[in-house]
Formats: sequence, C-alpha cells, structure tokens
Amino acid sequence: MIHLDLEKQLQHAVRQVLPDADLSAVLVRPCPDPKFGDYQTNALMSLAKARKLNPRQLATDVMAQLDVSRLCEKTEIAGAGFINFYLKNSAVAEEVRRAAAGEHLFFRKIDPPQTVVLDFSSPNVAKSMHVGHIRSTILGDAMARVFRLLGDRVITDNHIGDWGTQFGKVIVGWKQQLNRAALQEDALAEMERLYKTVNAACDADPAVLEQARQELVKLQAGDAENLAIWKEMIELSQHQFDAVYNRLGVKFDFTLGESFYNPQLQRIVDELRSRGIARESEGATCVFSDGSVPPKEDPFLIHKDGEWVANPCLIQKRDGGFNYATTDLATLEHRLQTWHPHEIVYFTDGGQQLHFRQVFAAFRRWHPDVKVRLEHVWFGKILGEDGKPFRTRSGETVKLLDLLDEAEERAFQVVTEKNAELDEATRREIARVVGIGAVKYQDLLPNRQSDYVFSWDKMLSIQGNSAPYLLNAYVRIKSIFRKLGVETWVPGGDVRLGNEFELVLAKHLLKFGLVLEAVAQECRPNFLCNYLFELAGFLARFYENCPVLKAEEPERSSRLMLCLATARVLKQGLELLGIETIEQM
RNA sequence: GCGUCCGUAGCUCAAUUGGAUAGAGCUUCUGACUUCGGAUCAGAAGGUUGCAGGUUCAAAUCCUGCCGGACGCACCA
Repeated sequence: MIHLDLEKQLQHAVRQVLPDADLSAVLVRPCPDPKFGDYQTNALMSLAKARKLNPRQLATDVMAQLDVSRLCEKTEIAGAGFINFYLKNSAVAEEVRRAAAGEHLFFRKIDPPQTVVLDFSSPNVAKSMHVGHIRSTILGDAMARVFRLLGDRVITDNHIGDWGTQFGKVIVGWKQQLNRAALQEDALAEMERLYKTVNAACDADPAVLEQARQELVKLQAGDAENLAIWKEMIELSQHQFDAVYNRLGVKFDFTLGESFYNPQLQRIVDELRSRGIARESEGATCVFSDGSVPPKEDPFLIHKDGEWVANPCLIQKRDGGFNYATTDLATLEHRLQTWHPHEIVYFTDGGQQLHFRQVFAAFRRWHPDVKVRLEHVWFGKILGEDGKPFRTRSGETVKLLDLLDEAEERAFQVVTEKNAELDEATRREIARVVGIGAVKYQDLLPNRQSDYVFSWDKMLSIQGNSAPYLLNAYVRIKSIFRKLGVETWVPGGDVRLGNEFELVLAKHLLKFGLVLEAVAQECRPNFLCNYLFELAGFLARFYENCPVLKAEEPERSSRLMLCLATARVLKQGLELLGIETIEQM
C-alpha cells in the first residue's frame, strides 16, 4: 500500500464524491482552531456558489456519500458550509508508530521529480560578503534542501559577479598603489581600499575615470597583465567565499560567474537584433515592448505624465559593453541547454523585480517554444534597530564573517553561563551550532517579503521563537534517550494517545508533510519555522505533563515512540533550515 | 511624477493566499512539582488590522480614493 498523508486521504474521499468539480485548489486543510476539528473543507462554499446551490445543502449531500469512517470518528457540517473532520485516535497513533519504526517521516516525495536550478548568494569578486548577501544565501540554501528532500533533482549555481565595470577601477588601483603586505594580511580589505580610493579619484577627475575604462577594455580584450590581476582577485575572493560558505554549511554544485558567459554575449545581442526583438536606440541596443500584453503588465512600458512610454531593457551599451540583462539571458540559455530544468528560481532582493520581469519576457520572445518555469523569489531588506539599513556603528556595512563571529561569541557566553561545567571545546562546539543556527533562524523566520529589523538580543534570546528554543526541545528528548540507553530499547508495541498532550503533539506531527509542500510551493521557509516552533511548544507541554521514563509499560514505550518521532521531525526540520543539531547544550 | 512593496498589540513579527472568536514572541505583572535538562511550563494584561468607501454568505487579505513610509525609474550589477 502506498502511504498517503491523512489529509490527502480525506481529500481523496471528497474528490470521489465530487468527481467533476474543479478541485485544483486545496480542498481539505487543517482547521484554524482545533475545536472545529482536525481538518476541514474550504472550497465547498465557492463550489456551491458556482453551482447555484445552498452551501450547507451541498455539504449535506457530500457528507451523505462520504466514507471516511476508517480515519474519522466524527464529521460534521458547521458554519457557512464547512465539513469538519475529527480524526480517529487510532489512525493518528498508527502513523506515529510507523514514523517511530522508521517507515516514513510524515511527508511524501514529489511525483514526478522535477529538475530545479537555484540561483542564489551571488557575491561580487573583490568585495567582502556582507549582511546583504545573507538572505539570498540562507533562503536559497534552505530551499535547495527542501526540494532535495522532496525528491527533486536540484542544481545550485552561484552566479558570482566577476566581470563588472568595477574591475577597471580596481585594476588602476592595483597597478598604482597595491600594498602587497596588506593584501596578504586581509585581501578583501586591501581590494576594497583600492576600489574606494580610485572610485573617489574618478569622481574628482574624469581622466582617472577614463583610465579605469581603458583598463577594463584591455581586460575584456584579453590583455595578459590585466587578466593575471583579475584572476588573482578572483582566487583571493573565492577563498573568502569558501570560508563563509563553510561556516554556513552551504554548498554549490556550480560556481559559474558572469565572466563564464562573456563569449556568448555578442552573439546573443546579434541574434536578438536580427530577430527584431532588440533594436538600436541612442547608440545602445535595447529590447522594447512588442505590444503583446496590456500596458499595465508590460515590463517594457512605463506610465509617465498620463501616457505609456517605452521602458526599454538595455542589452548592449553605447560603448559596446554588455549589461546585467545580457549576462542573465546568456545564463538562462546555458542552464536550459545544459540541465533542461523544469524550473529556474532566482533569490534576490525586491529591488530587482523589474529587471527579472524584463529578462524573463525577453527570453520568452527569444525562445518561445521552451517550456520552463522562471521564478523570481524576492525578499526585503535587513534594517538596524533604528529602522535604517543595518550597518555598524561607524556606518559600514556589516561583514558576514564578523557577524558570524559575533553570533558564536555571544552564544558562547550564554553556554558558559548555563553550563560552566562543560569543557571549553564542547562549549565552543555548542556555541558554533547555536550561534550560526540563530543567525539563520532569525533570517528565515519573517515572511521573506517584509523588511526585518536585525536584533542581536532577539536572535540569541533564550526563549521565544528562536533557534535556541528549538534546539533545547531537541536536546531534552535526546536527554531522555541518553538516560534510557539507546541500544537497550527498540521501538515496539502500539502507540497510545491517552491524553490531550500526547494527542495534540501527535496530530501536529502529521502536518509536517503539508507544511513542506507549502514551503516548496511558495518558497517560504517561515512556514516551517512556525511549524517547528509550535511543535516544540506542544512537546514542552507534553514533557511537563507526561512522565516518560517513569511511566509504566505499555505507556512508557508508547511515549518513547512519540518522543522519537518528534525528535526526528525536529532534526529533519532544522536540517532543512540549514541548522545543525546537538545532543546537549 | 510613475512603478513596486509595505502600514496588524508598547516593540519585533504571524495569519496555510477570501474562511469561523486576528495569533505568537519580547516587555510588564502573577504563579509552578528542589527538573526524564528550569535555555521549561501555566495565567493575566495588551487590537476600530493607517483612514474612508465598495465587492459577498464571509475581507487584515480583493477593488477605488486618500494619509504615511521604503526602494527603483537607460548604458552599475
């Protein structure tokens, strides 16, 4: 028998009764309030409306034919026409037993598997990674983990910025005032110093700007000296990226920077021109509207002074150089030809929405026959406690490595305070997991589209909706099994859900798969964060009220199985968020 | 000016995308068995969802108009 989640089985039963209805929307969903049951229908009212029926009458008709007696102890019609389902205790218990026995973990794989390319992080060469990169990196990584667990073929590609106009300026600085010793000491700081110095000189003196432009042209023409400098900068930067990704536990399948696509750019521009998709304007080459969609939806039009005017997308500059959009088109083409994905997802801040709408639209016109889902998953900004962009006290952007150091250090202080008897190496390791986990969790918890305020205190706060709270919940269960002696106990017998604490916890476990689907659907790991927080809460209440080791058999084994299943879901959930677990803290 | 996003408890955020009495955490106050790890749990307090209309069985969510804020608006990525 193929295992189905209980809510899927209920949904299936409802579909049997309503075979010809449009049930593309979710029909059976968890109840917002347990007193209305465990699950409810939610599309019957709109269905009744479409069929010009009384919704309560429709609900009555559906229920008359519905057979869910195997799963539910009770169903009822309520409110405007909901059907509420109350799960059988034994059906819930059986799923928990199976999870404890290792038969499943409350979710199903996606069928059929999809190939998904994820584009995230994308730091720039010769610049330090800073807090601005954290959301893309952590969000993208979490989604990669979720898609993988659900069975998709996932390809992560770090599209690093290694070919921008900024290199002209850094090369000027490199040639004129490079401090080798400083470069050895802190390569990124030295490269940033060079950039800043020359950038300031450019603003003051057009001749320097022209010089930078010349160096860039030489680089792009393949000048040996500039190429060597450029390669060294990439290598030095990559060391730093690797250091950050190692700390964060983030891995990429590919790192194909912008320079990788450089050889294709002129051909692509020529192709778009010859196909009439792009044309010359004021010396540059641009994609204009083709009028195929209403002006309001057209990314190449903008409303100005009461009329719609062109809002072109530049693919080649007047001086022959290429743009962001050109590289992105080349990247799209490469990914499609190489991996044939069903879907490509980009994780960037919200400021780039227009850019991606333009790139996607241009690509559709360029390759009208290619079927691929293109998705721009955007997120808001990180603000300081003053409501302005998060910076250090001196006004600098906060470097990612400094942030991680600080998080671990603060976590170390807390660990030491709580658990002074542990040796330092152990405390350091706990602090690493808690500190990094806290950074990630704080970043993933808010709805990604809202700006959020960064707060050290909130992040490492001991209680509340935070990584330490979830880790503590896990640690408490592990402590039970440590006392028990894991090797002496194997899951067996029935799970009995004898009181509300056990029942509520068990029912929540059953919703894990539903949550993972929602996370995958919307690219919103915050659903998972909130699910895990609730799970940890139900666990804590169970833990306070239901002795496990002191209980008599068969209750003892039953509770151990409930604990085991909960620990597995917690660990799996945290792992999906990129957060490691520990045995003690 | 135009576009995008946003406005929810004192603060930071949710609300399964149109569902039932808008939920958490922090803060404040009051409690809990000398603990299977108290980094815990229970309780109290806190709301005209920016304002005004509209759509319908049902609106924080959709539409219109205001008010307030953030970001973007052709050769940066």
